[in-house]
Amino acid sequence: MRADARKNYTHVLSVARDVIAEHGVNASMRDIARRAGVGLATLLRHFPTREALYEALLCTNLDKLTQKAGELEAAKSSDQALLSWFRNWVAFVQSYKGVVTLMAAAHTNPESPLYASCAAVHSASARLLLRAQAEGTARADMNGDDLFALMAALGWAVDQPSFAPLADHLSHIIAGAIVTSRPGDDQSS
Amino acid sequence: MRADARKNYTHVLSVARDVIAEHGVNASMRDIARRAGVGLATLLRHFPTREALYEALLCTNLDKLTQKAGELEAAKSSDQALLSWFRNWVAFVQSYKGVVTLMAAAHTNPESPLYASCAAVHSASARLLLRAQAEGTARADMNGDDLFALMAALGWAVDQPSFAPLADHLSHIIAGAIVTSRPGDDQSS
DNA sequence: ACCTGAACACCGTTCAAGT
DNA sequence: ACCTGAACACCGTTCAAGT
Repeated sequence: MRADARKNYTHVLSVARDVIAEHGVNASMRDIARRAGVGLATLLRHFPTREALYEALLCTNLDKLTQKAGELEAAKSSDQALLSWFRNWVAFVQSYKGVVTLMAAAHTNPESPLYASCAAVHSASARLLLRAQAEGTARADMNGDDLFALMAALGWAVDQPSFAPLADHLSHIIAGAIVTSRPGDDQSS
Repeated sequence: MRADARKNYTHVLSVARDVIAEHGVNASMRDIARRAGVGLATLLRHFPTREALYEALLCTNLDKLTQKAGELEAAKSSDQALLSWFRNWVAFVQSYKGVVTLMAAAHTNPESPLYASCAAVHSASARLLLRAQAEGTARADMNGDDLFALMAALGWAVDQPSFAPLADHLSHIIAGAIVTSRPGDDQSS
């Protein structure tokens, strides 16, 4: 890549980060180009589609997220790891408004630039689930796909302005649906 | 309303039903007008916004849904009623692609034409929850807002093509998060 | 190689002009 | 009263023309 191109690339990326933080994931590509002081066509050659742009924006964060899953696996008990994983997921989702919808569409589409990142999150989640199931701390009648769907559903909910304040409680409830409750819990009376 | 206006109104509505069934909730208003053989401006005076159009389309279905909640309350045990309610909700959501997103935005906005319908669903749900909580078959640490959020989250998930096949299982899992598990369940070993 | 402006086909909104 | 076509300001896509 030529020097001026590289400069455009990184500059556009940092502007896009700001614009999306402001207007969410549906921000106008034209607007991003405008604010970056670059031709719209230039932006679109670097990032042919909105997904491509977000992939570039998200990849480092997604890498950090999946890495976190590995750490949790090593550091915590299987059920606690799942709970922490949910909190990390929610925090990630809240950092990019609308990202779950994008991921939900991308994770079954191998053509999508977000496909690989989604698969990484998926398999990291599945690993945590499998460990918990092996130890009997997670319900046995679900798999990685179900977990990913629940994470996406939760992620979508906390992304809605009206549901955002419930984020912690919803995480707690859905995590509770996965982690098997043990005797002595505070559920009855 | 003049006779020709009324005829336009109902005709547009039935065309809109078809177009939305085909293209989902983000179908082009222009396209609906075109197919109805009516000026775009005409459509927009009858239904000034997309939400207004959907309100007209949904109100009978939403009425039926909330009515169903009352029937379930009378006919079933408190926990079974909640489970059936979830199935009815999922079925409704699947009949209009994208309707949950609309409702999630509308249910906190009194200006929205969908506001009243959302409130009706909300309170019908809350009533089922309260009854189950009073009988000890639902977890006590949640309220109608939490339930509505969970329903919306589930509804969004089953609306995604990639998660749709998991609809039944996801309903089961989330319902299980709400309904208190009783001794003798098939959870452990 | 890389960038750009302009043309294109869309969208929802608005309004003056018709019946 | 009710309808309509046209103008408007937007969108993402595409491409010939510039450096």
